Order: sequence, then C-alpha cells, then structure tokens
Amino acid sequence: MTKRTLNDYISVDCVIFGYNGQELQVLLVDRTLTNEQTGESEFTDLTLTGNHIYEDETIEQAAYRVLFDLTGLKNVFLDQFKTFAHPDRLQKENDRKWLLHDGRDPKKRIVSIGYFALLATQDITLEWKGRNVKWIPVSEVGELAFDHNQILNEALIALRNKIKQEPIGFELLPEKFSLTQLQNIYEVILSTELDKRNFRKKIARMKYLIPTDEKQKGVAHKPARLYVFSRDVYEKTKKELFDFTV
Amino acid sequence: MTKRTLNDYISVDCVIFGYNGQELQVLLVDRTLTNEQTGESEFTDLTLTGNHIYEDETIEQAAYRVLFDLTGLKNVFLDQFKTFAHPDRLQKENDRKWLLHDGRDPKKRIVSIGYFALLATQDITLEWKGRNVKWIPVSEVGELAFDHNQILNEALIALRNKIKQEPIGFELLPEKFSLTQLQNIYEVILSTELDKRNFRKKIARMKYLIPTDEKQKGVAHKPARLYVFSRDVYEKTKKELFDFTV
DNA sequence: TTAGTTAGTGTTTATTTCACACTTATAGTT
DNA sequence: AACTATAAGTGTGAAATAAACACTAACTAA
Repeated sequence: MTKRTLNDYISVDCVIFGYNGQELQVLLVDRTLTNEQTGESEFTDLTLTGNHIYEDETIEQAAYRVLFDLTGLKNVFLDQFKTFAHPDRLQKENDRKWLLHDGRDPKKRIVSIGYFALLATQDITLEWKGRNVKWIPVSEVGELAFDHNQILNEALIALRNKIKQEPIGFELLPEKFSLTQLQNIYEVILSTELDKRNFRKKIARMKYLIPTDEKQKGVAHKPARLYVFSRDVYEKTKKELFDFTV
Repeated sequence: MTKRTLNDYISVDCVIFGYNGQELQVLLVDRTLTNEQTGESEFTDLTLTGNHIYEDETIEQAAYRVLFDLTGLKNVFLDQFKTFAHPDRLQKENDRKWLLHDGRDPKKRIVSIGYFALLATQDITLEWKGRNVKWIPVSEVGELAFDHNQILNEALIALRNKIKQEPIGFELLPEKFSLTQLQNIYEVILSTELDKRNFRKKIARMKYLIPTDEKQKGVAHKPARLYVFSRDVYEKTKKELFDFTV
C-alpha cells in the first residue's frame, strides 16, 4: 500500500458527546505546547478531537476514522452539522504557536467540517495519539483552543434539534437501558423536566423501543425493566410514516 | 484597495429556490464549453450558482456575495445546510474538461459548502457573469454538472425540515401575500395537501403574520386579503417561547 | 345579467398533551 | 425478621390541538 497523504486544508472536528448518568459530557483532548529549549510547558488547554482528511477518503470516512482511532468503535452515531471556515479561526496567539511548532502555516485557510457523535461512555478505553483524553461536563467547559467553543455550541444546537426529530437518545446509553435513563437523557439535553407517566406513554407508542425480560441488578430499589432499540422496527415505521404511495 | 485573492479550494454553492405560483423552482446557470479551435460547443449543461471564497471573507459572506452578484439583493434568506467534499466530486468527464479549460486542476480536492436561499422570483433581473440564468421547476431538473444533483437533493431535504420548524415560506413570496399563496408554498414544498380552514386557523395563532388592509387587485374572483410578515413580532414570540427564565 | 373563479368562514369529533399521587420491588440496616 | 430508603411503575380527567367537512361572498369577463 502506498503512503496515504493528508489534505492540509480540509479537516473534520468531532464533538463527541457522552452521558455519565447525570450530565451531558463532551470528550476533550489536552493540548500542551512544550518549549523545546527549556523543556517547560508554554501553555496547556483543551481541544475537540479532529484531524485532517486523507486525500482518498470522504469527509464522513475521516470523521469515522477519528472516532475509531479514539475509541476502537465503528458503529457510532455521527451527524454532520455545520462547517467552519472563518478566516481568523486559527489566529489566536496560542493556536498560532501550536501550529508553527507543528510545522504548519497558521495563515493557511483551513476549513473544518463539524460532526457530532454520541457515545455510550462506559466500557470504553480512550486512546488518542498518546495525548490525554477526558470527559468534561458540557456545563463546565472553559475556553477551548481554536474556534472549538463555537463548534461545541453549534453542535449542542444541532443535537437539541436532532433529538426532537429522531430517536437518538439511546445512543448515549448501553445497549439495554431503563426508561428512566432515557428520560434523563432528554431532560439533560433539552434542559427541561418531563413527566414520568407522560414520557412513558409516548415511549409506548414508539414500537422500536422494545422491553426485554431483563431487569436492573444490584440497585437498592425496585429494579427497572430494560429496553432495547430495534433499528429494524424503526426503519420500518419510518418508511410507513413517510410512504404516501400506500 | 489591494486585489482580493480567491481561495482555490474552498467554494460555496447556492441552491436558490423560487416559486412561480405553481411549482418550486431552482435557479440554474448554463454551462457551455466551447472548443477554441473549432469554435463549436463541446457540451452544454446546467450548474448551480456558486463561487470560490475570497481569502478575506467568511463562507457566509461568500454565499451572500454570490446571491448579490446574481440578484442585486442583500436581504435574502440563506441557510448553510451541508458540505460536500467527496474526492470524486469533480471527476465526471465534462467537469474535468471544464476545469482544465478554465485553467484549474481537476484533481485538486475542492470542498464546497452548500447554502440554500429563498427568493421571491418576481421583479428580479438576473445577471450572472454574462451567463444564461434560468428558473427550472425542481421536478424537471435533469442531470447537472459536478455533484450538483446531490447538492440539490440535500437542499430540498434541508428546506423541508426547515419549513416545518420555522416560518420561512413567505420568503418565496412578495412582501404582501395572500394566505392561499402561503398555503400553496407549504403544499408544494412538503408535497402534501392542506385543509384551507385548518391552515388558516393555524396562521391565526402566528401573531407575526399580520393582515393588512390591502386586497388583491385585478383578479377575476373575490380578492384575497394581503398579509405581511413581521420579523419584530416573530423575534419576540420566539424569545417568549424559549425563555425559561421568566 | 350571468357564469366562472377563488376567498373566507364554524362546528363537531378524534387525538394528543398535560397535570397529578399512590403502590411495588429491591438492598441495606437494625 | 422487620423496617427504611429509594426509584419503578401505573391511570384518569381536563385542556389543547388536529382533522374532517360545505356553503356564501366578492370580484372579472362575457
């Protein structure tokens, strides 16, 4: 195989959301610039995950690759939500230093296509090119590198819109999940409180959320029944809904 | 003023929608490649409107510029909906010829950010760099240049989603419009039929659609009352809807 | 004057949303 | 074994919204 070449002006940034049972989290990567003379760190901050694309891959493939390199997972929910190309998006002082140190030209206009991903946070080993990766609650995110605060904000807007349209909340949960967990996801993402009974009535209409025979274990209260999402059933009901030819 | 330089790898494509009273239309530009030796045309087809961005402008500014150059209008509804960067998106034979003839490198990866715009079609003089511009009903669009069929399809999907979320239908109509016109817009975009009385009841709840004292003139039937959209009222009601701090 | 055309209007029924409180199953503690 | 703490799970009635449906009014053209 010949060496793949990276395109130096098209990149993808992935806003990876997770859920810890309480809050919506986002996956961020430490960025530390070390002065090579002194060996001291010039600054440390955080970035979203992202990368330039290879010349022979689509931007979607690039986004999946970033996710796979980080998590080892292939079937991850991923949505292209917005593209960022402001002429000054790499012009903050720390960003210029970082790029120069990395042998890149800070004046080069780089377009970045934003994707957001939803991960079930448990049982994941995170590995990102030797750099430190961590979950941060969205509410506690400080100033990020580049224009990544803006990208995160737009991702949140897109996530809120999307979850009102399509059943994607369970993507943040393990394969089997309780309805209370699912309800919490909606509450956290939409910053609202939902009525338990009304929420369950709505769920009951969604035939693709299927109750299993399993229950929670080891909880000091009535154990919840666990549900699974059936993509099969979902695709069928979606077709029925939109099929005007019947 | 120094000469502005065009970025040669970032472009915007504008899918410009219009409405002729019957159908949803899209604005397309003739592309004719003339063989310089023989003077004969090698092929003629159609493209969306678009352009590369200038190094000192944002992609949004570039999209507005494309619209302004074409229509002379500045206040046009515009929405960034998706970005296209497939490695083969400029690789069809005609597209390669066109780019080569234009002195450009067809192998260069070009990323194009898709915007869709809504225009009131009447009273517009179209002028696009000396090329022939025309409205084509969306249902009659044939094979377009580059990946423009795909871009158009995604624009349609985005338009349908958007119009379900936000009141943008009137952007395709003159400043003063009748409710029947507005209803037709929804019917055409969503490919559905709506009940006149129920539609009007819904409109009545939207305080930002304001009846004027004017009526249609010169029509051979009962003249319809004309309405205007108030962005003021809309922004206020929107704030109220989303303001949880009250 | 008439014919043709689209505007404009209300009611009834079905569906969806909303508000609201008690019993049940489990683990941990005594 | 009994008790406590905790979250799960369940139904009903009222209000709002959506859906179905048909006639009269105002204008132009012939």
